[in-house]
Amino acid sequence: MDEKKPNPKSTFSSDFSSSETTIDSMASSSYLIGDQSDELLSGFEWGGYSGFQAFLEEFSGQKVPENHSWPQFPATTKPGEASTPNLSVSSSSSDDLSTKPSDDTKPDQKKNKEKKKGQKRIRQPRFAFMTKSEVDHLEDGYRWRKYGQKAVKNSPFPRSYYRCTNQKCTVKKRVERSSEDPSIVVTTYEGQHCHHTVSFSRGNPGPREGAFQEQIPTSSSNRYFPPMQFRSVVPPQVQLGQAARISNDQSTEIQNDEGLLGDIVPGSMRST
DNA sequence: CGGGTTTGACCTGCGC
DNA sequence: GCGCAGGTCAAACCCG
Repeated sequence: MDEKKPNPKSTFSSDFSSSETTIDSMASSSYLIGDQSDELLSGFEWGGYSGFQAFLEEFSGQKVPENHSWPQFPATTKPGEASTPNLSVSSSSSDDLSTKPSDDTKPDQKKNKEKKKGQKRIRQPRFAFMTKSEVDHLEDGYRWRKYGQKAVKNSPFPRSYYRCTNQKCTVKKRVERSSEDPSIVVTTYEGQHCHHTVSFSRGNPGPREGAFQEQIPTSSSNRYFPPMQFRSVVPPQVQLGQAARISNDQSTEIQNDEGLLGDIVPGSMRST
């Protein structure tokens, strides 16, 4: 309804790239790593922070050492004893994601869904960014289809729900504006793309596909591909407090002295 | 005509 | 158990 197919590139010029962008500065930005899922969806490999590492490298221009020991993800950590208390966890109370009953039930399941009892819903990893942007839906190289919009409590701005248009890709994302700073867009990714950039279903190659693919690290065969757009749009001055606020009640555990990345960014990379 | 968006209804989990 | 809020569905609509 509002803006359609904006081009944030023009909006976000080289301001950020010209500023000092280090992983340290990123640590004082606010994006969340949500991954307290009880179990990872099989077929997806999120462990090792590959996604976030890719993002870090893209964003900061610095390389994360291959032998860097990331904190363990819940894939190897039992629920309830996460080894990374510094990480901001973004988990909602009503995730359903890939295990929707509607996936393989009858068309009229809506009326009489028979949920398998005792079967916990699987949560997918989450990856949230706070981006200073005038446009809500940032171009990130993937094609998204909006499937819902909801008014959010305590926020004058609605939350939009998007799915990757690639049929084999289960990635979703939520986009909402911060109620505290309307100029900040909170984008939460769920899941992991199983493809590179856009898969155009209408034979439309899209204007950016080639460019994006060029930017994708060649070694990232099985990575989560972070939105390239963000590396030029995420300002380092975004406040931590807001990140804490959007990350549920568990946020009380985060944001200690070292910030969000204190646990996952090697000290050697944190230029001081 | 096909794909994307809008939007009200419905479902589900959680707190009280 | 009830109400609330978040999340999803799907029909109607829009647009290229």
